[in-house]
Amino acid sequence: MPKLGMEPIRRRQLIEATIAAIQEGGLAEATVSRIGHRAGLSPGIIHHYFEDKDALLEATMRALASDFRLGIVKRVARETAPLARLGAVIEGFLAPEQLTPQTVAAWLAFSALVRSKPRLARIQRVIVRRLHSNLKHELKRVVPAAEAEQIAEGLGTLLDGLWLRAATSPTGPDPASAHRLAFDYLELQLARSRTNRQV
Amino acid sequence: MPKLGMEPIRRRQLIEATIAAIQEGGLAEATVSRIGHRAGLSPGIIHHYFEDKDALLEATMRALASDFRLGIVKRVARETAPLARLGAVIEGFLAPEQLTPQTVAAWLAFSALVRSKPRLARIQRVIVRRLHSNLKHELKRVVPAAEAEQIAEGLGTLLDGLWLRAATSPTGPDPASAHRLAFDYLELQLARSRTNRQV
Amino acid sequence: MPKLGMEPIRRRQLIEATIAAIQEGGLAEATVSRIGHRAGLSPGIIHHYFEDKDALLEATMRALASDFRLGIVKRVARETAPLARLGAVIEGFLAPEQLTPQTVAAWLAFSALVRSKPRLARIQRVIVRRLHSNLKHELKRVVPAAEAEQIAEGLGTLLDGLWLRAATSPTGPDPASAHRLAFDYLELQLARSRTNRQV
Amino acid sequence: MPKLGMEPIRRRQLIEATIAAIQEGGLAEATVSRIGHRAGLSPGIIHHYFEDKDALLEATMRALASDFRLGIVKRVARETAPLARLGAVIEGFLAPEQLTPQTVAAWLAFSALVRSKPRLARIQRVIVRRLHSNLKHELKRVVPAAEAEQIAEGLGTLLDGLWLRAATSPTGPDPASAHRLAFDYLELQLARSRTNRQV
DNA sequence: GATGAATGAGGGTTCATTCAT
DNA sequence: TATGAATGAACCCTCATTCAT
Repeated sequence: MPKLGMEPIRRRQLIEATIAAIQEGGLAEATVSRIGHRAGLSPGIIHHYFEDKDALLEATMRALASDFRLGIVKRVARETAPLARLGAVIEGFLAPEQLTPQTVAAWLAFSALVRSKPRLARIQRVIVRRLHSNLKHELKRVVPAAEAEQIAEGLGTLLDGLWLRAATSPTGPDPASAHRLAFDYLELQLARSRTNRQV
Repeated sequence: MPKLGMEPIRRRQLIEATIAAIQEGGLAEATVSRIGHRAGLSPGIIHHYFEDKDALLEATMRALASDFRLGIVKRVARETAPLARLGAVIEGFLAPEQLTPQTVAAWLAFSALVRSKPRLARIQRVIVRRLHSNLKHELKRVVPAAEAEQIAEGLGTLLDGLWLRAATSPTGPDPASAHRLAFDYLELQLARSRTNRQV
Repeated sequence: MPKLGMEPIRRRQLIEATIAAIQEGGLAEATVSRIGHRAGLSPGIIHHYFEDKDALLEATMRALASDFRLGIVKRVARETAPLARLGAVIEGFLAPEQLTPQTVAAWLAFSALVRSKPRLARIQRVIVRRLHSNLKHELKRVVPAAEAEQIAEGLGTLLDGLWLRAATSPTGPDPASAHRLAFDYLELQLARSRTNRQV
Repeated sequence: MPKLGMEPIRRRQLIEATIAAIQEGGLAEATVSRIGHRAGLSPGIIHHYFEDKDALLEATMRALASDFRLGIVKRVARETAPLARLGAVIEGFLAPEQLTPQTVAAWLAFSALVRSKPRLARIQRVIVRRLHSNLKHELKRVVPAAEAEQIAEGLGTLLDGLWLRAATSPTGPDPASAHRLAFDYLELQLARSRTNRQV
């Protein structure tokens, strides 16, 4: 009998090699050959575990999305107070272990690819929507629904901007200042909301 | 008898064909051949006007950056009051003629490329820096320097987020709601600044 | 504890899977992997029972030739009269169970391969020669040797033509009309031979 | 301006290189690379003149069919008497310049391919049908229609058999004996037809 | 005996680039 | 100035074959 149970191991190896390869030279140089080499395997093996190169890219994007989501979910689960949970979403989004150069580079590359690959677009849409509904859900517990919707949109957009800057900054991500900016925005919005209601 | 003055015309044609090609199929399908065809020219022509494909891409990114900058500068020049000029920067950034699907797709593709092409990185860095200094310069005329710095960073980040969402949204850019979000942020920040100073 | 007596069973399984695979997609798509799958076995198994793919192909062609020959021999053995035995050769050659789409497709594929594979050429040569000597042997009992030689050649060629048409016809083999054509040829030749001798 | 009018020249070169490559090593070794090399060109050029390798193969089969047909048509055109024209068809079919080892090997390879490539099947069907209608047309001028149909079928089949033997014979085609066999068949059939009518 | 993981050569194809015209 | 023929490297992918289990 051959080595059994290699599939999940190899798939994960190849996905991680893909992310690393993208970070090193961009999507254009993340060739099947180089990904295989980086995983310590031969080029041909990729088609043993993935139907296509496209399938590998899709699995990679899905893994990125899933890891990212998990990082947030775990933090949120530790809190109970609405505001603390809201903060956990932001902190999870901007946590240094989420914004690694590799992750951020790969995700940016996929974002550009999304326009021409509908299957990737779906993955991206799902994750954006989930972030929005997370934010909105927690906000609704502290502000009226209409405002929650608006604040969630603004905050989500700001987080996207922070992420984009992390991705394209030559010095890499700066979690501390990102953190400050996001919380400042949240506080401003909440303060105004309170004022409105007091009047 | 060589036709005189063709160079700038051809260069512009090719740059525009490049942008269009990127929008249609992503950077991966923006081949020299397709770009030439789209410009109504032969594949070989590119190397008459550009040293190689990278040079064409660089020129394209530079053109995008320059057009973008011009769109803002023109609006700002029409205003004199600091707040109006600030608004003009935001409006220029988010103006529908700036956020065309073509422009936005091309710029996103270049953003992903930037990590592996230092020459493109420089172009991007310049434009980000200019936006920041524009915002800061106008803000300094209405709020103290320290606050101006922070507000400029926040506003710049939010604009980036709005742009990114425009670039990756399946329904395309939504200038109206982007506009509202940006101005709301600006007003909140300015209001707080005023409050601080009144105390 | 090795299973005993598996070898002939497995070899036959693989040979039949090869024939089926060739019929389905031509020789080009009859890969080791697909043949194994069709036999309900793994891709690697082929090299347990055959030295390499060429050996499997050779065994397959040999099996086809042998089955084909057996089909004729059995029919001939049932007859004693020279003419009846001659008819049995023809009938055996054109019998529906010989001209199955699978058989015919595989044999045609091998015929094309023969030019570049000397070992296959030998197998083919043997079977053609045997058919010829079968026909000639029976003919010699009813016509003079010189005529037997010529008629055997003509009849053999006609049978080849019938077989080729069966192999390449889009509607598949038509044994009935093939049968008629072959016997008509034989009768014409025998009639002339009789006439010659009467003079 | 580049070299003009190369297309028909190159296409013919590549088609002939394809035929030669098939003869040398069979279809399996007639790779794009080897075909290109044999034509004194680079591998990439094939896709300049043909969409696909399949398109090249199709063009090659079409060229073989067309050359073959032309060889017959020219001979027939020189004759006026029905029997002479009939003889010209046979002679054209079996002419040494038609039955070259290259031609015959390539056509056999295509015949095997036909089962899995519908587009090639069409080409083959057309040429078989044309031969049949040629034979029938001339025969109708010397024998009744019903007999013409049958004789044409028999003669066509015999010619196919002769061709197949030429293709698979280790010593190559033997036009002289092929010629004799075919004319003998024709004469036998015509003689019988005459006898029938005299009765 | 049998598996399927793994290899690496070679397949068809695409593409940036060069060059004669 | 502009063409498109031509190149050759590199891409993704398939495949016969090997091998640890």
